[in-house]
Amino acid sequence: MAADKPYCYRYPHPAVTTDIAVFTIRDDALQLLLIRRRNPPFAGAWALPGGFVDIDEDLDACAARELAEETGVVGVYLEQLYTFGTPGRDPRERIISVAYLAMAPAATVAVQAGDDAADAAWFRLDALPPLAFDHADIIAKAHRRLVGKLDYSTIAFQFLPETFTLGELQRVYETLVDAEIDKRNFYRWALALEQIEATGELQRRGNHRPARLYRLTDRERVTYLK
Amino acid sequence: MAADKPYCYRYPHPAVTTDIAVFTIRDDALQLLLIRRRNPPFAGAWALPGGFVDIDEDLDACAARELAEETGVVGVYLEQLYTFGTPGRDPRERIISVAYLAMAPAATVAVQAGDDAADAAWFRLDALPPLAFDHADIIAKAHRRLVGKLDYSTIAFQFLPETFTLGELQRVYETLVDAEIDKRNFYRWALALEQIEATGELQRRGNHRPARLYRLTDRERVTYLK
DNA sequence: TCAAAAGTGTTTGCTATACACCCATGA
DNA sequence: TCATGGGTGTATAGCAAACACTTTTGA
Repeated sequence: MAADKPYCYRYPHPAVTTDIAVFTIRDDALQLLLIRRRNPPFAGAWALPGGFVDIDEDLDACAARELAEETGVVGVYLEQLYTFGTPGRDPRERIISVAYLAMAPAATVAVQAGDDAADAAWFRLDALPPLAFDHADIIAKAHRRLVGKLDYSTIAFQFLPETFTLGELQRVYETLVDAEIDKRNFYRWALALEQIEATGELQRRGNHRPARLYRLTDRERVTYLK
Repeated sequence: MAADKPYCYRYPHPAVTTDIAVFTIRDDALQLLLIRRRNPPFAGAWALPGGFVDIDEDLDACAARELAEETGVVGVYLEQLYTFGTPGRDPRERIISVAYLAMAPAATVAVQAGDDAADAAWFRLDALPPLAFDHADIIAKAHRRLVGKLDYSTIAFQFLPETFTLGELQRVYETLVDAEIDKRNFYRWALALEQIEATGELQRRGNHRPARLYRLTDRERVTYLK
């Protein structure tokens, strides 16, 4: 048994990683969190945060841990997206990656470099840098899933902080579908969902009438509509 | 290096498998294809068909291969479902399983035992035997996905053979939603999808008026509606 | 001629859309 | 008082649901 390779198996085993596509909405644009790789392969290139699954670690836990370690982002909604396993997608060895989709509220500024990441930053989805591995494919799939779930789930609510106004919610949807939405129809739709409730508080911000604040009746959960 | 464990790594690696939940509709009931395990663990128990991913094999290819080897079922629609990786889900070692959802036309009788399967058989979903591993969880998730995609995709069309009648299509939907559907509304809906076209042939079967045969305009594809 | 499934339209209610004005605030 | 975004109702069109009888065939 070679001293530097102490873990031996009867058949070849792939390595397994998680990669996380974290979206947010800032400056009325859909943005994605990327890290700059510190180590080869693709050292210096931008990539999704992620890393190897510990041998006794659940997949969801791995995604949350890697995201926290590499970017400082914690407590966001994570859902498993798809598993990418084409042979050759990583030049080192066979690596199968379980990709996750995540949404962070706009106020999530806590982006910091970690051990494996030389840097971490938000990029507009329409202006991404060249990406390592097959991460462009993962991002494309994540974006399709996000848009696809918009009108039959409450997934977009995960972009909002604890409390929010209906105007803020509408701006999230308008950014995601890249179109203007009628305010009265949208308010009626949002309230009819029975997924949000008024806090009773008002948000006083700017030279205009204060807005009612709402919260999700069940944060943590993404519910399916209709 | 131990002779019986020639594949060594610097860090522990999990094994990766695929498991396939193949549904069909027979005798007006939703049924699932299971194999009886020939080897431990759970030797003699029923389980989903599936097995280890070869080191240079794509995940989709592995699912198709394992399904063919263990049950003889080939050429069915397969889509990746979810990846199950809870530590301890397999007593042998850490095994991460990429689960697939598949639909087979009712005429798919080509069920045969294979190398790793002592037997293979269809079971009604409401009368499944005790299952190995966490396969009951996988099946539950597969069933939810199937039902969830019914009304915004053409996934249910994959239960039908090359050509079919509108009555057969309706019976598929009625079985899946476990409710009666109005024939006139259903026919109108099905034709308005623009996913099927009349072949011009008639199906003459039984003491009643012959039914027009239809085919999918694009077999192979599951399209998203609306 | 009988039994069995195929095939066919219209009415009704509901949901989605289009659309414009007043309100409360800070500067 | 003005600029800014918050808040509200109604009319219309398009889609979904309810509903029953005639047609064609084989036995």
